Amino acid sequence: MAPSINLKPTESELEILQILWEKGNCTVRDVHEILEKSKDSGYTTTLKLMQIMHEKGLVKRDTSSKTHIYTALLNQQKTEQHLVNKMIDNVFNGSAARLVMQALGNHTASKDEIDSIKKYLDELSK
Amino acid sequence: MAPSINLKPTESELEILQILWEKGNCTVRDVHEILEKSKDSGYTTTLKLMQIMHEKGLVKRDTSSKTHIYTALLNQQKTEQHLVNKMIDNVFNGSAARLVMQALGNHTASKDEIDSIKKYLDELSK
DNA sequence: ATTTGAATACGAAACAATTCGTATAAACAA
DNA sequence: TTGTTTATACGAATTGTTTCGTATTCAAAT
Repeated sequence: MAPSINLKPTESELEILQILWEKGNCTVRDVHEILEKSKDSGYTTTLKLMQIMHEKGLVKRDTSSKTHIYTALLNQQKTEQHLVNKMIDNVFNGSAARLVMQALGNHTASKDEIDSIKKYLDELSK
Repeated sequence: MAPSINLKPTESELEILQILWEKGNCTVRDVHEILEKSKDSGYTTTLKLMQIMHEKGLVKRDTSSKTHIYTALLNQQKTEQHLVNKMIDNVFNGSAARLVMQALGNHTASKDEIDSIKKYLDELSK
């Protein structure tokens, strides 16, 4: 079995992971330039966070050149699953259905979204 | 408009709110006895948490007798909605559909659950 | 060669959440 | 009335997260 690391990134760590998942490989500057758009912390803050994430084993990095290249080690799918399951347990008393309805109730899902979910449900109940 | 309080309880606070939402009115001991089953922190910890929640305005309390009675002030529905929306934005890039599928994918929803979700979707798409 | 710019390392402050110990007061039973 | 139990209050230690300042190193341009 994989030496499963702690699947519970902090909020800041999750923001960084999102970027790494989308972009693949990033320098600290790459990540920071994206983060800057939505929050205003300094460059060394982003650096420190990514260094800590490296210590924790959430990311790996290539240090062969001066500018390090970071890559996510946490699996996106598994992490999402873990977060969702936690929410189902903690907030919706174990009922996935309750979470789904809450999610669809307000966050105005488009007709397309609803249709694709229906299709998905049909697959599931086969 | 209601003087909307900070809709972002901590994890421990959420555990306590769950209990208050279900039971209605509780003493600290009521809450603590339930919490004890799933975690092993002391009575004064629970007490302190509930006192802090009171300071923050998450709960109110009746202090007319020696043993105080606590009641949730945060609205369950709104809090759930807020948490789900945050997750959709932070984890699923704004796609409610992605969250729904993730939720149903693993957490083995029962056939009944799936059916009730379908029914709900039919209502929605009307 | 020297300066300048951009990178990492690292300590530590600032903040927030959780935990508990101890003091004290009230209720109750012996 | 006196001791025991059961509350609350509250300070403070602990732990975790985020933030930044400063030192240092490396590379590239002058």
